[in-house]
Amino acid sequence: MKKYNNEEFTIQNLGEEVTLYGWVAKKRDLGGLIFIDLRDRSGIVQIVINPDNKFYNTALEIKNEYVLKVTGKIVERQNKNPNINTGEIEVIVENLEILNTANTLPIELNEDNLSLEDTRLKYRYLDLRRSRLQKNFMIRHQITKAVRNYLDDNGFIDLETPILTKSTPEGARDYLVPSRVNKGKFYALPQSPQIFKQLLMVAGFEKYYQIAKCFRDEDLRADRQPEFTQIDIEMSFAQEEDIFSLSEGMFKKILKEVKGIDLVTPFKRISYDEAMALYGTDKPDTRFEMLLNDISQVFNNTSFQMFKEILNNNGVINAIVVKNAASKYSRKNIDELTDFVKKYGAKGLAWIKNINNELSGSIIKNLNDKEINELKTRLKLEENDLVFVVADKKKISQTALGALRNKLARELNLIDNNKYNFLWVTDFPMFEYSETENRYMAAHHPFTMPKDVNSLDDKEHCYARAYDSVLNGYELASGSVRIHDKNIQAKVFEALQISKEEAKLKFGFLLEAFKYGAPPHIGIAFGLERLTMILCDTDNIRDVVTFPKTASASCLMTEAPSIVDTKQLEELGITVK
RNA sequence: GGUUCCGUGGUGUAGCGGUUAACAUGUCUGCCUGUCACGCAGAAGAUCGCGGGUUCAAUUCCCGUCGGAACCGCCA
Repeated sequence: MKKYNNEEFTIQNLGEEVTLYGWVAKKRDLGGLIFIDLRDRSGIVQIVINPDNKFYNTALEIKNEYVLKVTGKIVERQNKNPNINTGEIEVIVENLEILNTANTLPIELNEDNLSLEDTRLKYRYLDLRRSRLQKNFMIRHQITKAVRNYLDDNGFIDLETPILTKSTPEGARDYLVPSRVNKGKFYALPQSPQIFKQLLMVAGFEKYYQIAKCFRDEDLRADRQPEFTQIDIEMSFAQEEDIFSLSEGMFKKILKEVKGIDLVTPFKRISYDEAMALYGTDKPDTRFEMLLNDISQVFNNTSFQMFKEILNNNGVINAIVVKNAASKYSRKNIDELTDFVKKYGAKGLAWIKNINNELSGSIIKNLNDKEINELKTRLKLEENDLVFVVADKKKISQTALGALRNKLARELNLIDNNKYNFLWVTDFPMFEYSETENRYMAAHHPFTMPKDVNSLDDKEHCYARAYDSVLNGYELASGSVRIHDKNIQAKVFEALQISKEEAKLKFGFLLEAFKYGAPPHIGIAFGLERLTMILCDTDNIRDVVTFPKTASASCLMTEAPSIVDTKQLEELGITVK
């Protein structure tokens, strides 16, 4: 068995006889002396073959990515390389064995001459040789290890739940698996172990966790794959405070072990409504300011027709102030930003520049002196400040400016990448109106405990005992107090316009279970990939998934999904159009 | 479902209505005993994603298609 990590050798190991295994990262043949950078998962160490070495001719044949077994002695280098960890030493070869040859690679492993992503995905097993990716997966491993140890220390037990399960509507599209034994029937892959973990509470396990694969047949994004991993937690006889402190302890441990950072706990908390009002999103990035400011009141009696109409139609006017940026944004830049906010449904983007204490911009000519002065004091405008204003329906005004806020912060380099700003977002709304379904749906899921059972009828103002964990603008986790009372559950189904028959058909087993002494319980689920992405400092989820799918949910390496044998389809009783 | 961007030797890029299709890197050959992105000299390597159209002429312009990427919708 391989005993050593190549990168661990230092000047302390001088004179040691070692046997190394690895890949040829680089061969430098000086016409007599041959140097080879031998790479393993830890890094590289330089090995040296002299012309008088009996393996010199073997060494001449060696090419990049050959697999070698090398025995030799660690010596101090004549010329040291301060740029690499093993730069003070090298290994003089005494025995050299080529374990395997390698064709020229179809992709570059060199970090600063990267191949394009589709080529890299086709040869994923080669791309994974890159140290950057190797490090990412070491971090992913460290995270799950810390999670398991921490939860085990806190009395949680790791239980597995089925992958072949029942389709759960009211949520993402399911991946379906046809049943051969029961023709015409389908399993679904779990979108989350939600119902099962609640049933494990009914079963009396009290504290459950699972690092669970989840599947959702929805379109992909840079931070979203069709299969992903949740750190899934559920506990009985506990309240929000217990979940918060448990999670905070977990992150304290993860950040300490992975990054050596001491996190300050407890994390800040903010209500959903406040997050929307101040940040224009339910997952605020609190590493920078530039908060939203509702300036509707300034225009209570405005003669500016457009603002007047919007305010009369229940709309709002929000603004953000970009400090010291007026000179940085030209008309053309602002036009681009206008297109950007339009993606979020905003009809337009108004702007104001404060230069020489004089306001100018797209809407100024429509405003009177009083309004201008009120804007100045209310927004605390200083020299060279740039203001963006979105007047629209409340949600659009908030989300458009929230997205703009993030974009501007990135462009202006306002974000400190060394910060890890955790945040709890609490008091989520119970319901969300779905334009496609034309009805109110559960904002979290239909098993979420409402704050007040009596407010279920007032859909717009009914809040849930649901919370999110947010880190640096990413939604890391969602959780809630669950309903354990069958009567409350029935009321919630009713509020969601899920009939008794439908509820029985879809969740009958859960409702049945609640009849037999279901304990009060609460839970949360963290997105492992999102967390890993942030700790690996990447915004591409493919960097933390070993064999990821493309944006069209295919695997370029295996070419999945693929056509199957007609015989297989016949067995399943399926015809494909 | 929609919007935008991309597709040129093995790899990464440049380029252009008529080119010997350029550069870097890799590969191959020769030289080179302290390199570390080794160096030097030379060589090979491209149906410019695919199909159609416009044109005297298309890698270049247009349409379609396939593949990739980002975003909106979607993601209880």
